[in-house]
Amino acid sequence: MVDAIPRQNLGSAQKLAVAREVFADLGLRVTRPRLALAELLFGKGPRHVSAESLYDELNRSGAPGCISSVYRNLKDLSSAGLLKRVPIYGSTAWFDTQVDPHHHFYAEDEDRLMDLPVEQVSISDLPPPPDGYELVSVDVLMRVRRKASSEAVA
Amino acid sequence: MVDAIPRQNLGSAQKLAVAREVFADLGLRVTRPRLALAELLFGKGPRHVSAESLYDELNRSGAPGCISSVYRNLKDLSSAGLLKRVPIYGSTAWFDTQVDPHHHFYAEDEDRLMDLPVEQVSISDLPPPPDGYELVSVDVLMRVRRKASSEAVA
DNA sequence: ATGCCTGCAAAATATTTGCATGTAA
DNA sequence: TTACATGCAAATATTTTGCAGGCAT
Repeated sequence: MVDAIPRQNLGSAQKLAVAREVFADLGLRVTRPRLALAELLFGKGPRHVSAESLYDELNRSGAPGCISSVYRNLKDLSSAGLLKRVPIYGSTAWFDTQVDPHHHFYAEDEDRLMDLPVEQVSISDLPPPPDGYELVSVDVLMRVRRKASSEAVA
Repeated sequence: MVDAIPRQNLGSAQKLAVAREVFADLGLRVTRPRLALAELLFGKGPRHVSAESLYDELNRSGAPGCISSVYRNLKDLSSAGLLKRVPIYGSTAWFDTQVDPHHHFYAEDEDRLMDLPVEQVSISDLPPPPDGYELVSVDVLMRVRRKASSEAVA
């Protein structure tokens, strides 16, 4: 049973190992491109990727895969709970391989996303979701900007 | 001086009144399309809009304005601090007329954004921004999903 | 062998930009 | 009058989709 596996808290290596199973559980075939993506995504610790960045990386690694396939698989893996979209302001979708609650700094000017350990943020008194809705996740985004003066100090 | 005005906490009416001044302060001309947009944005209390939704509204109201102008002005008003982009997962940019700290529910399936009064959320122990960065804002996004069972209970 | 997946290209969506003309200052 | 903003259309950027052939099962 897919639901018996608490994927939310798996480590990267475990996720990679679990990828085959997840693919199978979802009725998705364990193809070479999918395993190549899983390797890049879950083989080196938590990270965030866009379709574009992942595709570039895939190319550089010599692995097979086209951009549309990357899009399709990012979507599939998100549905499967192995990836989570990061809420940001820009027009490009970013995905996080770390799906358990944690948050981000976002430097808008640079379109740069930085991880923020969840232990460093405490949220209390969250209201209940609107009627008929259930909570999926809580994301905190700390929007930051380069200090104008930080390097310019004489 | 632009910076002397605490725009973060202006009411809608004030913002509308201030719009001319802001335009002028920014070296932007106070044009009819801009005032029409300001009216829609700040004339009826806090709201969130996308370029598309705002453009439709503008059309319906009979006011002048083309879609590219709407995009340009949303960007300008955001830079001016009168609007704030809402961090969401989708591919369409949403702007909030309420720029002071407050948060959102987001029903991803429906691409629906719901306001969440800031008083209902307490965040503590926020870490300092990375070195060389300053905090611009903190956004909390509570991602929600329609309960499968809520209506299906026999 | 069968059907899902991939790769390619075209389509769809979202946003930006170039340029001639209109208009605020 | 002068320069900036608008409006239109074309260009970009991002993501999705259709379809023929390849590959996992």
